[in-house]
Amino acid sequence: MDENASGGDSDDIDWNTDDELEIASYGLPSCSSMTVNDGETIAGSTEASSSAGSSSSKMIDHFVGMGFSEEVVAKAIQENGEQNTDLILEALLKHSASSSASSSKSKLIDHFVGMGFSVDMVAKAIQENDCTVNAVLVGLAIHVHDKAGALGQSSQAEQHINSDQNSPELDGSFLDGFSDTDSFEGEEITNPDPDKEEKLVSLASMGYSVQEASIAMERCGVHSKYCDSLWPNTSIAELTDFICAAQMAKAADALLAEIEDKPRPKPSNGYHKHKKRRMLDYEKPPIDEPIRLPNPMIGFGVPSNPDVIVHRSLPEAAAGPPYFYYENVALAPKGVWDTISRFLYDVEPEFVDSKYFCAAARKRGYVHNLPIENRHHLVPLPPQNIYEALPLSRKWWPSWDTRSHLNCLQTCIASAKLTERIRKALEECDGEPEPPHHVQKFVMDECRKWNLVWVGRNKLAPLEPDEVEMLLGFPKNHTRGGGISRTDRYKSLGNSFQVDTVAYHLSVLKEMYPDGINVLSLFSGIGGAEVALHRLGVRMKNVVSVDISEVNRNIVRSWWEQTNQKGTLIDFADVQQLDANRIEQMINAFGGFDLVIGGSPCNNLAGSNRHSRDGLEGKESSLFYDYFRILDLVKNMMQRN
DNA sequence: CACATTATGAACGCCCAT
DNA sequence: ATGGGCGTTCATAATGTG
Repeated sequence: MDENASGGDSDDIDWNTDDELEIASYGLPSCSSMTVNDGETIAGSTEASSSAGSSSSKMIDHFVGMGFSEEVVAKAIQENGEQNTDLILEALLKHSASSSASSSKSKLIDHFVGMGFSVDMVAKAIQENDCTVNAVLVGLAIHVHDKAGALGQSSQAEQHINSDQNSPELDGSFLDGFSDTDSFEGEEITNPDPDKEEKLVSLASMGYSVQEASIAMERCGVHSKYCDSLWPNTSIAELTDFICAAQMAKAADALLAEIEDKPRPKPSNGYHKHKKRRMLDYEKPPIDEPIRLPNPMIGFGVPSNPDVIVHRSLPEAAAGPPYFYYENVALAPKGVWDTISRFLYDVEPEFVDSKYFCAAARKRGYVHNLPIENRHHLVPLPPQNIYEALPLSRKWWPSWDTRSHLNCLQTCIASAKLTERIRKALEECDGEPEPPHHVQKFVMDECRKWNLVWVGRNKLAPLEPDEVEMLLGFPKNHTRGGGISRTDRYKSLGNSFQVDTVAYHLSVLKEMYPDGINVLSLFSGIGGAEVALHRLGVRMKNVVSVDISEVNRNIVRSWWEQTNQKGTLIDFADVQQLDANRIEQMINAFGGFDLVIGGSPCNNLAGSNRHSRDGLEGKESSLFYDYFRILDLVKNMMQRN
């Protein structure tokens, strides 16, 4: 609304002045900081192949490697086509599940196989245990453990125990999350605490054999000091929950490492791993309609139209704390947002175009569990259209270029050759009052495609990096200097949040947490979330920031120091470093996270990608599952406290 | 090797006329 | 219903340059 825009409320954060002050005081860092950076180049570990087209024989090998017979695989591929690996897998699973698998069962199998377990093992576990997810998981954990034969010998976890290619899940690294307790000094096997008996009984009463339960608890570390220090009063449900979360984490890791060209499995429709769900839920076929993008794309409301939706009810499993905020491109391939939403506790995505916040479009989906009442926008308001953002270009802007907003700011810019071709074309018809229609069309098409702006007579040019910074809501020179190349500036900026948009959604945190928040920021990039919170005046007590790019981490750290943050910034290079142990450590140290925020890579979702728009299972975009993994770990651990 | 430059469509959703 | 036109898109890979 306009009154908000002009009047502004009691927000005392003046971004520009603030910035100058901050830079002026650079060199007097009063904040503590620390760097945990032991795996800077982990990205290279998943380099190998995966880009090449999936030849039929390669695909057969792939499924044969999963334990299916070649004959069955060939048949399944023939029946379902080579493209749809999900369908093929489904067919294979149905075929292999000995007991006339009900559809819900086969979907369960699908899910667990996707986590890295072998088909045989999953089928067995489902048969032996109840059909509840956690029970199956415990069964699987026990089974894996038995086969590994490593009870009480977790130090061997590093070793590649398994020599059977058909069972990649037996890789020694698979379960080392349970045993990797090096970081906890005083780790020792103590006598069984009095609790243990009780838990054994409970697990047994759930249908597990005493032996199974005992092994599972041992594996989970119920007896250990480590575990006691984590959860002094671990309940059975919590135990199975932990197994589930940690299993998923490790399974994902193992999956990535072992079979990186295998698409990550989607959960079957209607499946959720929440402990409260039961099989009944799975048996209902999904009647959910595919998620549709709103038009206009204003989500639950934007400042100029704030009350589109005043209230929403979140699924119980989604409720915070912790609050979470996930972002990605709105125009993703079909089904991607359905999957994302399904994983993120069935929260409906909020699709917003940043053209309602700044002078450039940016169509994004946000899945979050934040309240949506009483949001407020940042002040000062950023330029709302091209003229305000680039006043100097106005002089050269022809009347037939009717753009008021730029298109999405991307990671690449137009070539000089192109702008030269355009200039030539325009000069051809310089005598006339206006270029002919076909020239206008050509010029405008290229302008929209490359976000060109007028910088002189017949002269068009791509945006400068500092202009992109401004449009996205970052302080000027945010990405400048410190050894970053111009190309990388465009790339980092193009992958970032639009700060004003995100800040609008996060603004509700200010009143909720007057003392500040602890933030887990995944895929932080150049720190869009941190900048948004800072500009909102939300104090950041502890920020754990994860980004694979060193230059990005440097940008965030540099900004953190220059803005005189009082809190602590901890950064990691890779989300893989955040296993259950690390997260537990940090939660204990900080008293939990209040916000888990991040936008996972869009490389394989974005329309601009000509080469590998592979969807959510693509090489980079599948890191979404790490966002979910980590969020779910945090949620489960915090529910215990 | 780091960095800069350049060329390289397809997959959607939407709209509107059949 | 349906099919064609239209507009948009957090990019990758090959090559050049220094």
